[in-house]
Amino acid sequence: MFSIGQLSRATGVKVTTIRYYEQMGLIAHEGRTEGNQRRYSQAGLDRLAFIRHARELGLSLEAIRTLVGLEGKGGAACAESHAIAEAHLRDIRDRIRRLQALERELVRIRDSCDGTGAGGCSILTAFGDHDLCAGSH
Amino acid sequence: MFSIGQLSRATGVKVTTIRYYEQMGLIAHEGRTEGNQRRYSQAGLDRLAFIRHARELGLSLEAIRTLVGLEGKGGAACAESHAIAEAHLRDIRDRIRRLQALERELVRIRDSCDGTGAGGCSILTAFGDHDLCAGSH
DNA sequence: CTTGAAGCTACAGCTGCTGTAGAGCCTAGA
DNA sequence: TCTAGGCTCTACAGCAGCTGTAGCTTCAAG
Repeated sequence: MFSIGQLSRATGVKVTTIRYYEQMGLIAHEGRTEGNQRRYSQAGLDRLAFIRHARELGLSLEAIRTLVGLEGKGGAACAESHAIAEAHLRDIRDRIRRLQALERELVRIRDSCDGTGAGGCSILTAFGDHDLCAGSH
Repeated sequence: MFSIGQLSRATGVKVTTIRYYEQMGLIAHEGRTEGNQRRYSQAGLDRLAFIRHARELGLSLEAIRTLVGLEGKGGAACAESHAIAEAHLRDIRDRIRRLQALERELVRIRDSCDGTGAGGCSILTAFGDHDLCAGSH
């Protein structure tokens, strides 16, 4: 059995965050000591590692809640987790596209002025003026 | 003079958000009517448009506060706004890189299983097991 | 048995808003 | 001039996903 601190050190998830996950229904402890402290089994540790990795992948707690509810459920679970992965992938690709548009525009804004202040600075204008944007956002 | 609702319609920024920006020190009204309602000048409208565009570019309210404080300040302001644009560009590029790493890994996870459940589903394992990751994150 | 680290609950705070309640204000049409 | 109803006011709670604090109790090593 592990204490919450041991789980924290093993996974890199902060103690307060573990308690938060518990509150959110993502993880449960096996029981409590006489003095009311949480004790976890290996399964708890595994689940926390799962959650952590899924969070690093950018999944929402909502999506993770669904995924952990799917563990050990066979074929139907497979289709559903596939759908979650697909949806998340679409979302990530969308975010990448939007960030790349921003990148192009920021380059344009930055290059609109050499930074020395000579000849009047246009950066502030460029920041403010949407009409100057090459693309749309 | 404009009411807060007119500013809202002109810029697409919600009324509550304008009041929030005021609270955050990004924008001020010219004065109030006898009945305590905010009235804005053209300068207020311009500033709100500036803020809106900067937000669309992904700048934090903190960065925007600095930028609006720089308006009409000449050479030094130019260097500082250049620095803000540069820092933000670096940040965006960093986020793009990290999202692309996530994208690669999500593709790997999705492709680890055909979604039919035949032969046992590995997606849940793939979500949970960091050791299987190709790259680092 | 003592001491200090670790744990407990409950709550406030972060960013950037959004939404609500319950007021009061403003203006166009009758 | 009155009135309807849209607009605005303040103040506060809530969203995600934590983080940090206060003030306490418990656990484990020496």
